Amino acid sequence: MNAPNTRLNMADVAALAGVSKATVSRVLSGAPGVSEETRRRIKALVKDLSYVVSPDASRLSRGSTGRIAVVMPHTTSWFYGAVLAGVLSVLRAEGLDALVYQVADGTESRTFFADLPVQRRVDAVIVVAFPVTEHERRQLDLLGMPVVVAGGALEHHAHVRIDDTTAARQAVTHLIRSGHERIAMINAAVTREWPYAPPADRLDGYRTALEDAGLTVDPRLVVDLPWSGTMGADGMDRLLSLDRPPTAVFGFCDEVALGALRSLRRAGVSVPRTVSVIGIDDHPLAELCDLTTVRQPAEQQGARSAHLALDLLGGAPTGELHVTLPTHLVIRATTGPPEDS
Amino acid sequence: MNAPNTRLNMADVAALAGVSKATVSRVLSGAPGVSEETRRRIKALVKDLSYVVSPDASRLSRGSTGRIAVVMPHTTSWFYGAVLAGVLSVLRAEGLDALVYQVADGTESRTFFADLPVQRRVDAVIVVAFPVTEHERRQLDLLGMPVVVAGGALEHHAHVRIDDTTAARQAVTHLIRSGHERIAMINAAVTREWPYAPPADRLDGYRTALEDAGLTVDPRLVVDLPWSGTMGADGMDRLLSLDRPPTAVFGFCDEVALGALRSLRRAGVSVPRTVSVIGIDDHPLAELCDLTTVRQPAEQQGARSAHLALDLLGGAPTGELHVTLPTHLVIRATTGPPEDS
DNA sequence: CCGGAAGATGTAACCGGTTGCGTGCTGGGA
DNA sequence: TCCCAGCACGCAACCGGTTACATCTTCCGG
Repeated sequence: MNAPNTRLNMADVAALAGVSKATVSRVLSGAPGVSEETRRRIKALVKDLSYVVSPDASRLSRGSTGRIAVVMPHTTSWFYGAVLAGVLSVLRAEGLDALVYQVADGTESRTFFADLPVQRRVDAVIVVAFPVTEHERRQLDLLGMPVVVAGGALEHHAHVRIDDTTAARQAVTHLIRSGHERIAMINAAVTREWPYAPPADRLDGYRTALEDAGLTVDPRLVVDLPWSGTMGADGMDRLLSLDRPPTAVFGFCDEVALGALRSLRRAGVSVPRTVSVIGIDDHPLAELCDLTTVRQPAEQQGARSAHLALDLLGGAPTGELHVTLPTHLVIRATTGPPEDS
Repeated sequence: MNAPNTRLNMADVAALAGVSKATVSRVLSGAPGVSEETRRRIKALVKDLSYVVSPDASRLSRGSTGRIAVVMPHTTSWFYGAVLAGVLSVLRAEGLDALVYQVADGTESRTFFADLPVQRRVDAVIVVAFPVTEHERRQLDLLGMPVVVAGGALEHHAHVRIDDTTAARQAVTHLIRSGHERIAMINAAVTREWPYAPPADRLDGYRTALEDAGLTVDPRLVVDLPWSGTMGADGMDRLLSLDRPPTAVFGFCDEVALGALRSLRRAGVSVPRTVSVIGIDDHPLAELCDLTTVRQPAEQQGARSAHLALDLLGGAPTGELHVTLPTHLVIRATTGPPEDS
C-alpha cells in the first residue's frame, strides 16, 4: 500500500484512468451506469493510489455532511463515556463521523444554544442527558434537523432513556423487601439553571414505593444537595447527625451511594449490618465496591439513539420514536436486612 | 433572534445587502479591504438573518477543515474522558471541532489504520493513550498531518504524558518510607497485540525504587494479568494465596488498586493495618474510596495536546514538542505502616 | 439492411464559499 | 490643474466533488 496521497484529487485519478471525473465519481459512490470492467479498473487504481474522496467536497454537492453531533455536559463521568461509546460504535458501522461538543456550565450552554455551532456542520444532533431549559429547547427546534435525546426526554423530539421512576422504585422496593422502614434518599438538587429531570422522577419513585408499602415519607430523610463529587458523603454526614438515622439509604446514583459509603466507613458504621446502601447506574466501580445498585444500560442508550438518528435521517421513522430501556436490580454486598429485624 | 435559516447562503446575504459575495466573505472572515460602515451593516444583517457560513464550502476553498480527530481505544474509563474534556475545552476556545474515533479491539484497529478514515476530514490527529504497533506508527507517519500523542509517546511525533517510571517510584517509595519491605505490584500484561508502554515503565519504577532502598525484588510479588475490570481483584487473590503475602500492594492504576481493595475486604483483611494499597491516577472515585494514589493530570494532558496540535498547525512549533507533566502523591487512608513495625 | 432502445461515458453546471486581480472613485502633492 | 497612490468593491476562477443531460456505441428486432 502506497502513501495516502492527499494532494491527489478525483480529476487526477480520472486522468490516470483515462476517463472523466464523472465516471470515477460513479464508481466510488456505487452509482450504476459504469461497465463492470471499467469499474474494476478504477477501483484498483484508486486502491493503488490510496485515493480517498474529500468528504467536504462531496458534502457540498450532495447536501449531507456525513456527520452527527453529540452534545454532552461533560465527558468524564462513566455514563457519558458509555453513551458516547454506544453512539460511536453505531455511527462507525454506518461510516458516519461524530462531532463531540462538550457544553458544561451555564455560560457555555448559553453561547452554544445562541450560536448553534452545529448548524451546517452535521446532519443530526444527539443530546445526551442534558438539562435543557425551555428556551434552549426552542432553539433546538429551530435547528431544522433531527434531534435525538439520549438519557432524557424533550418535547417534540425522539428519545431513548430509562424510566427513572421505575428504577428508583426497584431500588427502594428492594430495601423495603429486606425489611427496612426508615429509608433515606440523597438526591441531586435541581435548579432553574440545571433543569435536570431524573432527580424529580427518582424522588417520585422513592415516594411511591414507600407509600405503596404503607410506609410514611419522612421529609427529614430526604436530602437535596447540589451536584458535586462528594455530595453523597455530605448527604450521608447529614443523615448520620439525625436523632434517628435511617437504616437504609438510596443514593441518586452510584457515585452518590459510594460517597455515602465513605461517610459510613469513616464514621465506623457497619454496612450493611447497621445501614444499607443502594444506588442507580451500575457504574463499573460499583462492582469493585460491592455496591448493590439498579443497572441502567448506558451504552445501549447511546446505540439506540444513534439508530434513531439514522432512521430520522433516512426519512423513514420506521420504529417507535420514544424508547424506554429496562433497568435491573443488581444485588451485591451493601444491602441486607436491618439490624433489629 | 430569528430562526437560523439554513437555506440561506452567502449569495442571498450579499443580494440583501446590495453587495457582492466577496464583500460579505471579507466581512465574515475579518479580512481587510471593507469600509467600516459596510462592515457594520453586513454584520448586522448577518446577525439578523442568523446566517452562518458553511464550514464545508469554506474548507473547500480555504484548504483547512477546522476539525481535529481524537482517537482513543475507548471512551468509558475516566482517564480517556478526562483527556477528551481537556482537548475539547481548548478546541472550543479556538472554534475548532473535534471528531472522535473509538478504535477498540484489534480488528477495529487494523481497519482504522488501513483505511485511515481521518484522511481529508481533519487537519490534525490527537492519539490518546493508544498502544500503537510499529506498522500502525508508520501508517500515522504517512498521514501527512500533525499527530500528537496524549498519555504516551510515539517516535517522530509530539507528545504529552507523565513519567510513568517516576510515578511508580513515587508510589513505591511512599510504601517503603512507611516501613514496608514486602511490596507487591499488580500489573497489566502487555502483548504484541497490545503494545502499551506504561506497564513496563511502571514496573521499572517499582523495581528501581526497591533496589534504591536496598530491597530485593521478589518475582513472586509481581503479578501480571491481562487487562480487565476485575484484574485488580484477581491479582490480589493470587497474592493472598502466597505463603507470605505482601504487606503492601502497588496497583498499576486506581482501578486495579480498587479491585485489590475488594479482595482484601472480602477476605477480611484489614486495610491499611495488615495490607496497604496504592494506585496511580487519582480517579475521582479514589477520593470516595479513600484510596492513596499518585495523581496524574489527565485533563491537562488533553489540553496540552490540543495546544500542541494547534501550534503544529500554525506551522510555528514555538514550544517544546515533548511535554512531561508532573505527578503527585496523594495520601489517603489505604496506606500506613506495616503491622509488625 | 435499417431504426431505435439500452448501456457506457463525457460535458458542464452547480454546491457555497474564498481570493487574486481589475476597476472606479477619492484625495493629496507637485 | 493634473497625476497617481490608495481604498472599496466587484468579477470570475477555483476548491473537489456530484449529477442532469447530451453524445456515442452497440446490439436487437423487423
